[in-house]
Amino acid sequence: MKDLVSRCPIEEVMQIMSGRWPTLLIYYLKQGTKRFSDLRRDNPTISHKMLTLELRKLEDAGIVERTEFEGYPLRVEYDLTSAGLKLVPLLDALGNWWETVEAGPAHASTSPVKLSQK
Amino acid sequence: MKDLVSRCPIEEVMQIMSGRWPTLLIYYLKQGTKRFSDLRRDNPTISHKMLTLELRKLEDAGIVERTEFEGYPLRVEYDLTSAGLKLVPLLDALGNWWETVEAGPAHASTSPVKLSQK
DNA sequence: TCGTGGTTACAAAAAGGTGCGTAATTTACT
DNA sequence: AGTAAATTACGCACCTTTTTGTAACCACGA
Repeated sequence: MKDLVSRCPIEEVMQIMSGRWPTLLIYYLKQGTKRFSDLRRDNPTISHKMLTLELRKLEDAGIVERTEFEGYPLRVEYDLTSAGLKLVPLLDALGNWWETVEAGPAHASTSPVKLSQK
Repeated sequence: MKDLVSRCPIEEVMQIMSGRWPTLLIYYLKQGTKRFSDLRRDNPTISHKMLTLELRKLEDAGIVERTEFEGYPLRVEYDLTSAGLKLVPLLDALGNWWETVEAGPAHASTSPVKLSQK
């Protein structure tokens, strides 16, 4: 029973993008149209339950579009929506930022206890 | 036993920023130096255990700086690092993006089943 | 005794994995 | 010809794992 609408848009985004899968799925969908089984192959450690749940969430968020084709061994295609495409560079920016942090100055893991005095 | 180092920086960022608290804490720390109890007041629904865990995580990530002052009723101050400050506009960009998605065209919740045929 | 900023142990809740069932048709085997 | 098996994208139930909450405890000095 989480409040679906929070006061802050950033919280709402994080509610959707949190966890290991959303960014990964977006990464693979960025490569083009994917089917359910393609996405499972792309990321073999996700379970089908998780994949359906995460895809549904991204669909509800308007990031992913689901297209179901009538038929026999039922076919479903997943794509990024235009909104989803616009999200990609923002995630890339986060990744780039993180690389500068990692490389950044004095990631002092030497002193387990930090003490300062003013 | 999660691999702490993934291949992709975006995954690594998400590992840190996932969940409700990191963005919220950054939001409040953006306002300036905060003490532990300030942050609890800012966000009364976080438990003190979660607050310590999340602060520790952000500190380890180099986003937050913890300054401990010797003394009596022990005082600790938390600030965003320069890296943390640089993160803020990126999160804002995500928030802005999300607002355009919400407001965006045809969030069709009318048709529960979508069918297409090519 | 209270307030500060914690830690630890235990309990509850949430997230996630596994395996089975389903549809409707093609292909494979006998 | 008749039967069986495979395919695809799930839903559902059950169970395990992970995360989070709760409460108690710690030190120190006012």
